[in-house]
Amino acid sequence: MDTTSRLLMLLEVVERGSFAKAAETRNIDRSVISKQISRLEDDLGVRLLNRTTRSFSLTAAGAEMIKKASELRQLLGETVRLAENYHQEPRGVLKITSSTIIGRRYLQPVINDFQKRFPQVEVELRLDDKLVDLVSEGFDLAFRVGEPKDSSLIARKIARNRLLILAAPEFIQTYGLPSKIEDLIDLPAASYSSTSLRVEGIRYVDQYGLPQEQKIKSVFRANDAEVLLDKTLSGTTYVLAPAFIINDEIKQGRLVPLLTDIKLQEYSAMYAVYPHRDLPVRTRLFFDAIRDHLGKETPLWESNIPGFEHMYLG
Amino acid sequence: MDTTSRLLMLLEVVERGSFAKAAETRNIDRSVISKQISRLEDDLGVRLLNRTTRSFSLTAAGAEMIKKASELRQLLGETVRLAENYHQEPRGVLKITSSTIIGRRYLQPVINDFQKRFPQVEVELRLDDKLVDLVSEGFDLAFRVGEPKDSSLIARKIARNRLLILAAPEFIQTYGLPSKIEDLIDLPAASYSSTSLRVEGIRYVDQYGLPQEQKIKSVFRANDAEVLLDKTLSGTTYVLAPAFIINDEIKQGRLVPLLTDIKLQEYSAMYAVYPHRDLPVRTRLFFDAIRDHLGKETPLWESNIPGFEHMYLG
DNA sequence: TTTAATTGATGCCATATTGGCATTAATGAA
DNA sequence: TTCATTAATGCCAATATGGCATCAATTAAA
Repeated sequence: MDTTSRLLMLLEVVERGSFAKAAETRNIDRSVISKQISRLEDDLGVRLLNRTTRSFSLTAAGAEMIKKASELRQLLGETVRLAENYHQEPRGVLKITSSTIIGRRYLQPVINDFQKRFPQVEVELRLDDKLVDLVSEGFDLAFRVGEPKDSSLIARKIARNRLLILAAPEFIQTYGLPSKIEDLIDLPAASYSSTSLRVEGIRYVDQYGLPQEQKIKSVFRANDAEVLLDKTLSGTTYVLAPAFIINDEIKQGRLVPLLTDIKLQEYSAMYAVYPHRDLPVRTRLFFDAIRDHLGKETPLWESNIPGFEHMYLG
Repeated sequence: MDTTSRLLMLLEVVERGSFAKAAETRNIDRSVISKQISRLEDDLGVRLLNRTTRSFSLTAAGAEMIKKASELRQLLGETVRLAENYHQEPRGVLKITSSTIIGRRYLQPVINDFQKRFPQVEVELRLDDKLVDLVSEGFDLAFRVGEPKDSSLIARKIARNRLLILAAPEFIQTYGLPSKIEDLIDLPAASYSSTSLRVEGIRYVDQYGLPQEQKIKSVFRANDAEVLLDKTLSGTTYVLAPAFIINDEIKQGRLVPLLTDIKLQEYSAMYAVYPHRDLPVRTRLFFDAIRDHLGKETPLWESNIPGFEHMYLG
């Protein structure tokens, strides 16, 4: 191991916040980190970290080294990617992250097929419902609902993801079929709620083309769309759900779209996110495979919703 | 050894032109280079060099990698230098190159003193009369007569280096003392001549302030100023010599300045050259030590020439 | 043409480096 | 206080590196 690798190790230690966490993400022993950072300090002749036994802070020199280490990682990444552009056959490790539902339902089938076509490519899939740092964790590709804020990343829209209002037949029997959107105000709703986002109404466009929001009476909140759908299947709530979580519940008649003649606001599409312009062959091919699988015009999941092309358009 | 080091190794191989030469400058076995380059190609998954048994050429991928490797070397260098700026005490290796005469006569005494003051600093001195590539060979500092052309380097004038016309007393006995510069045309001269520079006259400024050149009759040419001086000491030639090669020949009366009332053209000064703005402590200190040793106003060597401040000024 | 010298590749081996385990000391939280 | 967690250290096995000898290919010299 040489100075560059040690600098990258230092960067990882600082990014992760401790020697132990850095060791964990690298799957090596802490002692290795400890020894290599010490060695780096010896080589550079400068103390980089002020250590206590349970934490550390950066010295001035350390802070500068971190910046440089980050530049080095960037440049080294570019270099390796440049080399990868010369591969005719894809190889290497394809590191992907996505939310659990996207990964399980839409990526996994594509991965299975992809690795049959390209056995040389290893795949590492990290399902995580909170965002991860693509750059520092070295991901090639992320799939997310909603455009990411980090403008240093590149996001491409993969498929639209429209909304529906759904209820089970049992719910309709109990509460009657709502005929206009205002009827929803008294009906029990399941709604998405997390630390970052809390849905408290249904946004739609009225007959005059103006954006409106209909308040809802949320009786069940969760930060997992599938859980909300499950709740709705039990007949005790209706739900505002994105199309991409629908399986065959509608085809089987277990869920019914409500108020299909109102016009719902466009919902965040599914995006693919990657950290730099020039993708390695394996990433480009996987990207294409996903787009193929999800469909060009009509997303795959919309085929599970008969007549969806005429719904919620006003 | 990791990818970065291997890329730097590749760069060195390409710059030196062969595995063998790269191995030589690194003082390692050729087999190491061969193995590491192969390893690099495996890791990147790309052939970088088209090899025959006795030479190689870069592939397209190789050429791109070389560029990146060069950027990496630059960035890594900056990083290490940044760390070195935090040293309070100088340490590390000070790599210096100069012409033989400058090194032996003017650097060596300073180095001796410098290493007494800073025992932690190792010094590597390369005496070479032809220019070497500071960047690729990793030199901290070079001392040269004449401003270097490479504008990516930084050059600072260390000391002026005026010219004299010299002859031995024996020469004067034989040929008489020349009273005006035109007299030189018939007198045998020793003159500098190398593949890059051939001195064929003496440039001076006439009474009207106009630049003139007096042709000389060169009977002995060499590409080494000391040899020319030695020849002149034998009494068979006169010579146009830069002041910095004078020892105590004039003080001892073994050489006499001729035609001291003409005005000679300014000659190339001695320059210190370094490859980047922010010098490590050891380099800055050595630089200062050299300037101290050579003198602020009057260069050290001019003290060997009594009355020089009044000579050759017209 | 033959011979000699040089180049990069390869196999083998001694040595140096690395990474894992166990232990220790220090620190902060419960 | 006790307990869990952290980084440092010493020891050992596994791995990687660099040097040597050798080989095959190629070029230059005789």
